[in-house]
Amino acid sequence: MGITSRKEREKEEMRRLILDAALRLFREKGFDGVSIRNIAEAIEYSPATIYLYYKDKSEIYFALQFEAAALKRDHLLPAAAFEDPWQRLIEFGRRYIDFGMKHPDLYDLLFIIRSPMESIENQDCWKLGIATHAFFVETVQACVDARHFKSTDTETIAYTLWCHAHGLVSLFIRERMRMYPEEKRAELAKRSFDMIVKMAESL
Amino acid sequence: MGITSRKEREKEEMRRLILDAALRLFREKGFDGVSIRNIAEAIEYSPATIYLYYKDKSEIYFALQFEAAALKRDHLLPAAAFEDPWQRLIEFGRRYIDFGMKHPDLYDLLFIIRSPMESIENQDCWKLGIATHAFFVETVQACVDARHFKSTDTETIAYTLWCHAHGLVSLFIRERMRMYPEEKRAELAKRSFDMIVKMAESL
Amino acid sequence: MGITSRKEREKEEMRRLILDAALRLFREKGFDGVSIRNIAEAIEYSPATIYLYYKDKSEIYFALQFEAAALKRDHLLPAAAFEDPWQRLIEFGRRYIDFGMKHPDLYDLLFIIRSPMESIENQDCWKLGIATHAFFVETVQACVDARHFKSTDTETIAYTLWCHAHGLVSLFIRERMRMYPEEKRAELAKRSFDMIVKMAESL
Amino acid sequence: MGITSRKEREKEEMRRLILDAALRLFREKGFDGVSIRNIAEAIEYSPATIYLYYKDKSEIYFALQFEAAALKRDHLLPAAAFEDPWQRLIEFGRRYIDFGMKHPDLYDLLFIIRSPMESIENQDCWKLGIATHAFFVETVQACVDARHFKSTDTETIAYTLWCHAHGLVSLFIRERMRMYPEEKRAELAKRSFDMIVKMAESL
DNA sequence: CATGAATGAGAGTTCATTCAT
DNA sequence: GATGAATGAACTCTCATTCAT
Repeated sequence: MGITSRKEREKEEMRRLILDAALRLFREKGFDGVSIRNIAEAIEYSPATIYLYYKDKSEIYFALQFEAAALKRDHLLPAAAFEDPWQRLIEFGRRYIDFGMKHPDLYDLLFIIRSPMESIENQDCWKLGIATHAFFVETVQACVDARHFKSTDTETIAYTLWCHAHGLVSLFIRERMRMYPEEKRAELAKRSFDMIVKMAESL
Repeated sequence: MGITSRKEREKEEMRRLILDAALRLFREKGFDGVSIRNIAEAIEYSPATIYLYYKDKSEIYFALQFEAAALKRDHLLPAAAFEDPWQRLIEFGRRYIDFGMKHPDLYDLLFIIRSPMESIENQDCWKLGIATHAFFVETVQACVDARHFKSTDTETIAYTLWCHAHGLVSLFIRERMRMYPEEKRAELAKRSFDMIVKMAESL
Repeated sequence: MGITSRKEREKEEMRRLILDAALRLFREKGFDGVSIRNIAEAIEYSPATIYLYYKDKSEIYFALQFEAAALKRDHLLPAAAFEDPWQRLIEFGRRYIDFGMKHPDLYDLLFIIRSPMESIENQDCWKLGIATHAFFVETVQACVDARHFKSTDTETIAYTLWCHAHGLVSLFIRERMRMYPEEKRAELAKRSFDMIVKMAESL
Repeated sequence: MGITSRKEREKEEMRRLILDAALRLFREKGFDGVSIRNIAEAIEYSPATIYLYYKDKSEIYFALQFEAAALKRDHLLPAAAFEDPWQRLIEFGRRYIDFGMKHPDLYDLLFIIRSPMESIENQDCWKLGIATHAFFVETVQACVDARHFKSTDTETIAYTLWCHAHGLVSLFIRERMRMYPEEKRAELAKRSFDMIVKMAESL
C-alpha cells in the first residue's frame, strides 16, 4: 500500500502541476490561446507527458472547470458562518462578486465560456455547481421564512439577485464597461452592489 | 444603371450570405473557433472568395458588430415614444431583454464574445453603442429629475438596471439556467423583470 | 489598313503601359515580389486585362528581358561614335558599368537572375545580347589590330575586362559591398575602373 | 552517453539532410522560389518536421550561409602558408575561383542570392566573411609594402582583383557564358586568371 | 515514467489564372 | 476590349496527437 499510495500521490502532484500551469496560462491568454505545448513548456515537461495524465485537451478543460467550481465553493462557503440569513445572503453576494473579480478566467470558465460538449466527466463539476446554487437558494429561502421580504417568491428573488451579480461580473470581465473610465469601474460595481442590497431590503 | 445596380445588389447579397453564415458560426464556436474556411464551406464557396468581399477575418467581425449595433438600436428606439420617463425606462428594459432573447447571436456579439482588439474601423459601431447607452442613461436621468426615485445617483441606478438585464440575458443565451426546466425559464425571466421594476420603484 | 494599324498601335501602347509598370515594380520589389495583381493595380486595369496582352507571367518576364537588352544596347551604342578603338573600348566599359548602376533591375534581369527556362520567345533577346557582345569583342579586336596591347589574345582580353565590369556591377547591385561605407562605394568603383584601364594599357 | 550521442548524431544528420536539400533548391530556384514544402518533399518528410530543426525558413538560410562561409574560409586558408605575399595573393585568388567553381551553390549563397534582410543571427557568418576579406586585403597590403606594385592604393587594388574574380565566377555559375562553347569555358577562365595576374604585376 | 520525433490537419492569406458577361 | 467574380493551389506556420524507445 505504501508504494501504491506514493505513486498515487505523485500522480496527483503532477496533475496539480499541469492544472496550475494551465490555469495561469488561460488567465493570461484565454482558453483558445493556450496550447498543450504552452502548458508543457510552462511545467518544463514534454507535450507527450501531458497525455499521460490527461486524455486530451478537453479533459484538462473539464478538470479545470471542476477546479473552478471547487474554488468557487470554497470562496463562497465562509458566508455560511453568518447566522442571520440576511447577513448570510449579503455576504454570499459580496463573495460571489469578489470571486468573479479575483478569478475572471475561472468565472469565465464556469459561467460564460461555451463549453465543448459536456461529457460525463464534468458531471462532478455540475453537481458542485448545483450544490452551491442550492446553498444560495436556501439562504434566500431562509430570508423569506424570516419574513425579511414582503415577496415570498423565493425562486424569482434568488434568480433576480443572481442576474444582477452575474451581469455585474460578466460586463466587467468581458470588458463591456469601456464607457466608464477604468479607475471608476470598481467603485461603480461596489455602489451597485450596495444599491441592489438596498433594493432587496424593500422587496 | 440597370446592370450596375444589379451588380451592386448581387454584391450586397453575397456579403449578406457571408455575414449570416459567419454570425451563426461565431455564435456556435466563438470568434477564434471559426475559420475563414468554415465560413466558405458553409456558403459553399472557396475560401479565396471571402477575401473578395472582406479584407480579413476581423473585418467580417466588425461588419457583424456594426449590424448588430444598428439592429439593437432599431429594436430599442420605439421606447422613445413613451412620454413618461418611467414608462419609457420600463419599455426600454423590456425591449433590451427582448432583443437579447430574439437575437442571441447578435447580443452575444455585442456584449459577450471576446473580440479581436477593436481597431479604428469599428468606431462607427462603438459610437452607435455609446449613443444607445446614452439614451438609456438619459431616460434614467429623466426619472431622477421627475423624482421617481429617492436615490439621485443616476449613474449607479442605470448601471444596476443594466447589470440585471445583461445578467438575465447572458445567463439565458449562454445556457447557464439548466437547473431550471426549459419550459419555466422564459417565465422566470419575465417574473424577474417585473420584480426588478418593482424594486426600482422603491429605490 | 487604317483601322487595323490603329488597333495595332493601341495594342502596342497597352503593352508598353504594362511593361513600364512591371519594370518599375520589379525595380522596387524585386521580380518575385511582384504579382500580376500589383501590375494591374499600377496601371489601373483589372488583372484579367493583362492576360489579353501577355499569355502569362513569364511572357512578361521575357518581354522585359528583351526590353532590357534593347535598352542596354541603346545605352552602349553611343560608344561606337569614338573612332579610336581604345577610346571606344574605354567608353564602352564606362557605359556598361553606368548602365548597371542606373538600371540595377535590368542588369539583374540580363546577367544575374536565373531565368525560368528560356523558351523560344526570348531568342530575340538572346540575339540582341550576342550582337552587343560581338560589338564589344570587335572593339577589343580593333585595339589588338592597332597594336594597342602586347597580348593578341582578343578573346581572353575581352573576357577579362568583362569579368571585371560584371563583378563590379554585380557586387554592387546584389549588395555585397557592405564592408565599404555606402558613400565610398561609388568612388571606389570609379577608381577601380580607372585602374583596370591602366592595367589594360600595359597588357 | 551512448544513447545521448547517438541521438545527437541523428539530429545532426537530419539537419544535414535538410540543409543539403535546401541548398540545392535555393540554388535552383532562388530563396523566394523555395518553400518549406519543397524542402520537405525533397527529403520525404512532412513540412511540420522541418520546424523541429529550424525555427523558420530564414534560419535555414542563415545556417547555410554560415556553413558556406566556413567552408570558404577553410578552402582559402591554405594560401596563408605562402610566405611571399605575391605568391600568397596569387594562391588566394586561385583558391577563391576554385571554391566558386567547385561549390557553385555555396558561392551563390554567399555572393549572389538576394537574402532576407539579415538579422542579428547571422552575424557570425558576417564576421567570418569580414575576416576572410580582411586576410585578402592584408595580403594585398603586404604586396604593396613589399613594393610589388607601383600603385599604393591597397583598397582599390584589392577591390579590383575581387571584381575580376567575382565576375569570372558569377558569369560562370549563373550561366552567362553561353556564347563560349562549354568545353572552352574552364580554359578561358584559367587564361583570364593568368592574364589578370600579369596585369597586376605591372600595376 | 518520460520523451523526441513525427505528422495530418488546419489556420489565415495570396497568387496566377480562367471565364461568363 | 475589359472586367468582376471565382477558384485551386500554394504559401508559412501552429496544433493536438501518437508512438517507438
